[in-house]
Amino acid sequence: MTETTHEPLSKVYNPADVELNMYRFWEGHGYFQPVGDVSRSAFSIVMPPPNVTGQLHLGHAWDLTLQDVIVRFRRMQGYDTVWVPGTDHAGIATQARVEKALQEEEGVSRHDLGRDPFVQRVWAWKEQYGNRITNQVRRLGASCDWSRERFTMDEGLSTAVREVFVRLYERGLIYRGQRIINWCPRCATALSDIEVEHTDVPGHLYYVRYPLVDGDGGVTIATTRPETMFADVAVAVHPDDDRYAAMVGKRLALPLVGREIPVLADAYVDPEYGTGCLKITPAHDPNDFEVGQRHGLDVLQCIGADGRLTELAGPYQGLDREEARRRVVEELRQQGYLVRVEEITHAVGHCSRCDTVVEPLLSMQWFVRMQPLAAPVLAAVADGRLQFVPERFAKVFVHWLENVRDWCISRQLWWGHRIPAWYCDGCGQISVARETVQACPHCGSQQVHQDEDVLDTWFSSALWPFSTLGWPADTEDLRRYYPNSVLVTGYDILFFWVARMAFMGVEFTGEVPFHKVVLHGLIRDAQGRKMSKSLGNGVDPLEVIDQYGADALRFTLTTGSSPGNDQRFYDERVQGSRNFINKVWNAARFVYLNLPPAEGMPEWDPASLTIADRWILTRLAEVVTEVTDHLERYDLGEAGRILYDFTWDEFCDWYIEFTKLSLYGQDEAAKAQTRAVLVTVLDTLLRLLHPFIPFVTERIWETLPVSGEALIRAPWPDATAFVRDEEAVRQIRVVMEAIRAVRNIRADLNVSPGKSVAMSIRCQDAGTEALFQSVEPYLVRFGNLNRVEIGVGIELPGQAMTAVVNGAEIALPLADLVDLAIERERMQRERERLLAEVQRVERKLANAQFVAKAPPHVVEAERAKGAEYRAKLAAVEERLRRLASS
RNA sequence: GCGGCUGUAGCUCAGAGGGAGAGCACCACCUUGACACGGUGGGGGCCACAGGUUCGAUUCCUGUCAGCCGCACCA
Repeated sequence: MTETTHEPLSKVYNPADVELNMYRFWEGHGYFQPVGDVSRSAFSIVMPPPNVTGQLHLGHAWDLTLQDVIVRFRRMQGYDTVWVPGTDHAGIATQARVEKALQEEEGVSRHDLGRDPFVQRVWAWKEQYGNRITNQVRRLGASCDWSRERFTMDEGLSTAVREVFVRLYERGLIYRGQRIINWCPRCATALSDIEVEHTDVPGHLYYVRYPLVDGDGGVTIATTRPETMFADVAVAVHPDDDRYAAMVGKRLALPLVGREIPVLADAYVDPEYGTGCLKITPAHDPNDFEVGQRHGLDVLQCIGADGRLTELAGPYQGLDREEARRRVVEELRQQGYLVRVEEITHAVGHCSRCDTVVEPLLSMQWFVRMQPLAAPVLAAVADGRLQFVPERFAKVFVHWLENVRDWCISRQLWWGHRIPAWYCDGCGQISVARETVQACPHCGSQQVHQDEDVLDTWFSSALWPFSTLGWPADTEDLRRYYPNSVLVTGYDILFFWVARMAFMGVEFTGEVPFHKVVLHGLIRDAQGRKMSKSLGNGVDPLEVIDQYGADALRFTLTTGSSPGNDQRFYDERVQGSRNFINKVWNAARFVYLNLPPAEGMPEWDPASLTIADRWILTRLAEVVTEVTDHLERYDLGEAGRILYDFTWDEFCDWYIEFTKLSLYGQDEAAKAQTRAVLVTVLDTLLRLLHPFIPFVTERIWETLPVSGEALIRAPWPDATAFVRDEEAVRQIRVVMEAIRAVRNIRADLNVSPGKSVAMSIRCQDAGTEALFQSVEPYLVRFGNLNRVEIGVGIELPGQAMTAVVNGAEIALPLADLVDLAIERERMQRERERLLAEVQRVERKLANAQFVAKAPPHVVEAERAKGAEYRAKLAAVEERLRRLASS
C-alpha cells in the first residue's frame, strides 16, 4: 500500500497528489512484470517503439493508452501478461537532430567530425534524451515491464539485425544492385518507396523539338523535366503509332548538345499523352530505366547525388535542378527548339521527412526481394491467422502486399545498423557476415572495407516482436510470449511497420508475429486538421496531464472514437473526462464517509436486499458482461462509454440517492446491508474502470475494506457473482418514471424545492399499489412530499397537476399553485404523444405480415407496449374530459 | 484510375434490422449532509439524397451528391 492509505479523501480529486507515487508503487512491487505462472495463458504485447530522442505526442499517448487498457484488462483476467517497452533509434530523424545541434552549437558538420566521433556524439545524445521519452511513457501510467525494455541498437537487437541480414542474403532475398531509387538531396540518402509522398503540384509540360540528324524534320517530345535532357539516350514512340512509324530507327540530334540518339518503338509509350514522343532518360526515371534495359541503351547521368547537374551537362554543370531547368528552357527557347509550354498539375514525389522534391536517381543500393516474403503473409491473412480490427484494413494491407516492389534498405547515413557487407580491394568480392570480416574469405586479402551505409530503421523495427524477446537465441521469453497476442498501432504505419513485421516474422519464426492487429486513427485538432509542427496546433500530452491528470487524458483518448477512426482533441473533452473522474472520486467519498472506520468487508443477506439493491446489482451484472464483451472485441471506446453512463446515471444519480434513505435512517441492520451493497458496487466499478483510469481507481481502492494487495492485480469481475432480478429492474423504472413526473410538475409550476407537497397515486392493480407502498420513502424524499396517498380505487383530487405513469396516475394537489391552463396543455401534449405511439404500434400489429414473420418476442413486446400506451392514453383522455367540465 | 472512410441535435461524436442517444453549448430552477469538475427540469434531429432488399431500413445493398484519406500514376 502507498503511504496515502486511509487519509481522508479530499473534496476534489487531485491527480498530482497521487500519480507519481502510485506509479512507483506499481513498478516497485513488480506488478508490471508477468507472474510467470505457466499454468496460465500468456498474453503479450510489444510496444511500438517511439523515437529514443523524441518527445511523447498525443498519437503515442493514444496508442499507449489503448495498449495499457488491454494489458491491464488481461492481467486482471488472470493472463500471464507482459508488455515489452522500448525505443527506436530512428536513423534519419535522430541523425538530423544531432547534426542540427552540432551545427548550431559548435558550427561543425558530421563530416568535420568524422564517422566514429559523430556516432559517439549521437550515442551521447541518446543517453541524454533517451530517458525523457520513457519517463513520459511512465507518466501516462503505462504498465509495461521495464525490466524487459529494449532499444533497436542495443547489442541483442543488433545481433538479430545481422542474423536476419545474413540469412536473407544467403537465401537470395537481399541483393545489391544498380536501380533507380528515391533520393532525397537534402537528407542525402536513398529512401524507400513509402517514404515518398506524392503530392499534386502545378508544373509545366515543355514541348521540345528534337531535329533529325539527316535531312529535315524531327520529332517534338513533351517533358516536365527538360533539365534531364543531357542524359537522354533515345526518343521512344508507340510501335502502333502510324504518325511516327517512319521515324523509328532514324537518329536525332539532341538540342543544345548535338549528341545523336535513336528513335525507337516501345509499347510503354502512351500515344495519347503529349505528342506521343517520349524522351528516354534511364538514369532519371524508373520507367525510362526499364525501357532502356529492354533496348540495351546506355545509362547516362546528368544529375548527381547533390541534386546538381554533372559534367555531362557541360556549361550547366554545378547548377541545382531548378536553376538548370530555367536556364535550359531559356536556351531552348532562344535556339528555337521550344515549341510550346503547357501548364499542368502533376504528382511529384516529396521526401516524407523534409518535403524536398525527391530525385529519382540511379545508384547502387541494397534491396529486399519482396515477392517471396509477401506471399506467406498473404496466405496468413487469407486463412485468418492474421486478423485486423477493424477488418477493413485487411483489404488495404493485402492490396499493398500484392503490389509491393522490392524494398530499398540502404541509407547513406551514419546512425544505424551498418550493413554487414565487406568489399575486398584485392579480388573485388563481397562478403556478408555475422562477424566483422578481417580478411577476405575469397582471396585472404586483409584489404577489406565494410559497406559505408546503414540499414533503414524499419529494418530493425520489423524484427521487434521477436528480437525484443531474445531472438535469435531460443529464449524462455520467446517460447512463452511469441507470437504476440495482439499488436496495437496507428493505421498510418500499416505498411511501414505492420507489413514488415509480418513478413519478417513469418520468414524467421515460421509464425505470424501476432494474431490480431488493432488499428486506431490519427489525432486531429479541434478543427479536424492533422496536428503538425508547421501549423503549431500540436498539443503536448504532458501539459494535459499536468492540468487534468493522466486518467483524464486516458479516458478522453479511449472513449473519443470508434475503432479505426480518427479523433479530434480539444480541451472541453478532457474537462469532461476530468469531471467524470471527479464524479467517481466523490461517489467513493460518499461510500467512504458512510463506512464505519476499520471494519472488514461488510456482508449482506441476499434475502433482505431492497428493491434498489436488487436493481443496481442486476444492472451491475449486465454492465460487467457488456464491458467485458466490448473489451474482448477491442472495442474500448464503447466499453468506456458504458461505464461512464452506468457510473454517472445509475450509480450516482439514482442508487446513491436511494441509499441515503437507509444510511441516514435509524435501522442499523439496513444500514449495514446498504453499505455492503455500496461497497460491492463501487469495488466492481473500480475494477471495471481500472484499465481506463488506473490512478484514481487504485487510490480509491486502497480505502475500501476489500481484500487484495492492489487493484492492478485484483481479479476481473465475474458477472455471475451478482443477484439477478429483472422484475426489480422493471419496477425501479416505474419508480423513476413516477419520481420524474413529480419533479417535472414541480419544475413546470416553479414550485420551490424547499416546499413540500402532497401526492396521490391511483394504481391500476394491487401489484402496482404494493410497489408504490414499498417505495413510498423514496417518493417522499425525491419529491419532497408531506403526505402520500396510494391505492387502487382512490379518488384523485380535481384541483391538481397530474401525470400518467406505467400502471398508475399521479396527482399533486398544489392548491393555489395549480394552473389548470398549464395542466390542460400538459395533458394535451401527452395525449398527442401517446396517440402517436398507439397508432404506430397498432399499425404494426394490424400488419398480418409483421405478426406472421417478425420474431415472436418482438411481436409480444409490441403488444405489451400497445397495452401500456392505450392504458396511459385512456387515463390522459379521462383527465382531459374532467378538465373540460371543470 | 483503384481502394477505403465519413455524412445522425448548434458543435463534437456514439449507436443499432423493430420505440432517435451522449458530451459540450443553450433555457429555467437549485448553497438538498459525495461532488457547482455538482443537482433537477426543459428545448432542439424528414439519422445527406434517390432507389432496392425486408413484414419492418436511420441501420443492409446499389447509385447520386458532399467532405476526407490511402495506393498507383503518362513523360
